[in-house]
Amino acid sequence: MTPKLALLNEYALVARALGAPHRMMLLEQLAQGERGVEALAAKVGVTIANASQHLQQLRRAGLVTSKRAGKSVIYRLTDDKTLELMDLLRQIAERNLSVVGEILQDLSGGATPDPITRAELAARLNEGSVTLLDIRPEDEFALGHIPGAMRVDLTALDALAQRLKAGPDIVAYCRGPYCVYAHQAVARLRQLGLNARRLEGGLPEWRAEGRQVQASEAAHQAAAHPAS
Amino acid sequence: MTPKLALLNEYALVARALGAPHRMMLLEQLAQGERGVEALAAKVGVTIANASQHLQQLRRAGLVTSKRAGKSVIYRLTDDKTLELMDLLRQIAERNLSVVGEILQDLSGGATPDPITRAELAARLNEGSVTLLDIRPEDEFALGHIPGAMRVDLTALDALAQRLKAGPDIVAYCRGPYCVYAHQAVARLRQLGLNARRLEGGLPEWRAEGRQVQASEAAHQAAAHPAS
DNA sequence: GCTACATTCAAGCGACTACTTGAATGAGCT
DNA sequence: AGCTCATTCAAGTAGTCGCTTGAATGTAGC
Repeated sequence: MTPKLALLNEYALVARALGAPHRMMLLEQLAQGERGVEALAAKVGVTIANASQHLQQLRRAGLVTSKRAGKSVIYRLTDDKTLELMDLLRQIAERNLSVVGEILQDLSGGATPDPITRAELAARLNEGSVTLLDIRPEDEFALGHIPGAMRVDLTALDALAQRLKAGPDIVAYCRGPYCVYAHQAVARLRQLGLNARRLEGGLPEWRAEGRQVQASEAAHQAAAHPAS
Repeated sequence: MTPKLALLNEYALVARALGAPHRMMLLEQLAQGERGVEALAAKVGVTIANASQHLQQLRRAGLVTSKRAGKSVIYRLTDDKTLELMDLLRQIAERNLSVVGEILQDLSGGATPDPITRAELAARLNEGSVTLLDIRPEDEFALGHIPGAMRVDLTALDALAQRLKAGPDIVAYCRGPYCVYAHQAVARLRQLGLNARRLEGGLPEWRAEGRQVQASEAAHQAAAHPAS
């Protein structure tokens, strides 16, 4: 019976790697693109030493890999299976845990329409019948965003609302299913009387479908001196 | 930032539920069919109180549900997503963790051919060109098995090898991807010079594809007085 | 080689987890 | 009601986990 327990213990190791919120945040960040330890620590809001420990745990579980680039160590997701795993976890939690539904409703400030699909957004972008908002921080936007998207801080939304009111329908997105910025942005805009919807998923999902992603020139400033 | 952490904490709760080997075993058992606490505890090899605690944790995570049936409480998987999650975990572990590969190789006693797919097995069962072996314990076999399968204990394999040698190729299966009986059976049979392969997945996967499953009459003895 | 910098290691603390034991609940039977 | 049985609760213990702090490693530039 020992070999079976040893085997299951390895599977459980992978599961436990996803068992801490901070590690989930790290994975969410890595889904945006590869990064060094310091940048990840800052984004997630933990100390560098702590982030390093979490990342090593993720690496032991095979969810991320690392490589040296000069003085830094760059971490990245091992493969798309990691994303699948996170998404499946979220689906189960949303379907089976009532608490999750409540939190999401609070974030969205009550009733919200279904999110728009990526295919629908692509079509409406083509015909120019939507304004697309990217609610992520500037550096993440710079690393890659959906072509035609306009970057807005959550705090700057109100100031922009006037101008948006004149334009077409609004679609907002952020990092992915775990990210709450888009939820909050849509909630605020609808509160102000605008017709806003959320994009299903986020940038990683858009990219995973092979759709086009645009990177700013500014990426070189933000991405802490890339290898080249 | 608090609502986001609360949300991720719920997702992490689901992940943590899969973070202990014994809970994985419980889920593997439940993938065979619904069962009461006592039966599960016996199968997994833990005390009843301990099994009860584990099951409650799985229920809090939304992976299983329970219902009363007379004096017993019957647990079952909430839906197929739970199976998907376990399978994804296994795939990542097998692909990215070298330890897992080593353990599986040890169990299989070195080189083994690729497992046979369910579609291929179905076809070959139709033309009668395989002997299908079910390596699970008797009660699980009784609750449901692939039509045409012959139940064999791992310990009784050697005694049967003579007769099997005269027949067609052999395919062995057990509970599913986590189950090691089929690995061991195939290893033993190949060691004895027989042409044996493993079925991909196990009974739950076969059933999930909508394929036929046969239950013995004896199920009523084994299944600890079903509700009816 | 020396210095600066990014990351990792090592030790220590409080909180949580898995398991055990013994008592409490709750449903059926007589 | 009283009894029996399956399950759950409650308390205690050993071990693990997440986080902090300060020192150690390894790489790049002078």
